[in-house]
Amino acid sequence: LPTSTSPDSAMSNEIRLTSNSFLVFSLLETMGEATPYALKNVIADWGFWSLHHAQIYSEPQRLAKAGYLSERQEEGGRRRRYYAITDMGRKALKEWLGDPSCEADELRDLASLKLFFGADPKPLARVQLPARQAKLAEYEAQREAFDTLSPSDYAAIPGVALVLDAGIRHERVWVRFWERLIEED
Amino acid sequence: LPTSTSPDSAMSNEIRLTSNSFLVFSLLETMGEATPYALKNVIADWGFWSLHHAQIYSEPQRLAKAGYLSERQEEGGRRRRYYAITDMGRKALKEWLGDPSCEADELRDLASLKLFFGADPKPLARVQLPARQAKLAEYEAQREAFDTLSPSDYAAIPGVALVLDAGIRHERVWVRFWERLIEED
DNA sequence: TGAAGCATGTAATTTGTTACATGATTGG
DNA sequence: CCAATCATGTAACAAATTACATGCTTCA
Repeated sequence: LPTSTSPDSAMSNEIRLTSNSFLVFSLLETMGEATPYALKNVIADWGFWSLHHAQIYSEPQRLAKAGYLSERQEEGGRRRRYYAITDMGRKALKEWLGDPSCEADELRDLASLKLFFGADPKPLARVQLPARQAKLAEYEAQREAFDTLSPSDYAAIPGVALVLDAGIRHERVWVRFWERLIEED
Repeated sequence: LPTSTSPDSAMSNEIRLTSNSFLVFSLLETMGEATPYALKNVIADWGFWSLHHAQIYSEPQRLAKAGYLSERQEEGGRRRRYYAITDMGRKALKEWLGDPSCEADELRDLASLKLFFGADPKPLARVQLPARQAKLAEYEAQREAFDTLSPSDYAAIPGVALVLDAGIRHERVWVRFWERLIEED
């Protein structure tokens, strides 16, 4: 006799969890239930990690289908979708945060790739310098804002300050780099 | 009467040129005719920009179909494919190098994303620090090697030194960053 | 009250990545 | 002469990007 039918009615096909998945987990962990649009707005403020519009909608769907998020849709109106992290998601997030191994990133900067291949430095520098200065200013402003936050704010965790500091130092390197190329003759 | 048949026998459908395309163009411009495998080996030495194996084979094919490269295949043996840049490709490369506008990249570092979301800094630092130190050492070695090269070497163009210097400065920032996190208590 | 723009989503296309597959070469 | 590894490529899949589509709000 056959054994009882396997319960593959379950929602969770295995899926691969990417950095985007953990991004969503982390945000939902601190924000509670949220719409993709709300996630998008938080991410948009950062400047050191982004996610495309279309992915902000598709990634939570994917995660929900696999059981890492719960999904609830409004009945009337715009039928917005609200997502929240489940215990399964929380567990995955915790593991990821607890695992210290991850690839160190490449530089992968387009402007310096052009430089590498012989582009004329000055025109490049004249475009890159103000862009980098603007980014630096933005990070510095965020850093100051952080220092005046109440600790209950979602972002008021020590890692935030650390990462902003790292961002600031990197932008300073770029600013000096392009400045020097402009000055030279 | 109908006009003469339009010559859509031509090879070139329009394709989008990406940073990978220009990478291939630049390499072929200096290396002359080369196989994907040869390109791969040059890129592998760098550490600041990479291309996956599979793309190193597919990208030149794509570019050749559109007319930016010429393609020649060995008759016997492995039937290697050799590519070379055409005038059309050279023109596209020149335009790209001449255009100083390009997006400034994000930090997009996985380890600091974890930090941002509250991961414990020390275990992260203990993994990241040696990785960054190794990369720094590698860049510095390359930089020294560069200084002793003959100017006829394919890589002996000023941009190379500039980009290595940029890489070195960035890695130093990371090294100090993670060092400090280890020292703290 | 209708135009502008914000909010919300899906579809199509292109890229990137992993996994597989197999032909040559070389050193033991 | 055979095992290891280098060299070469394809197929299947996953992710990112662009383009499209349309419902709500708000303010002139």
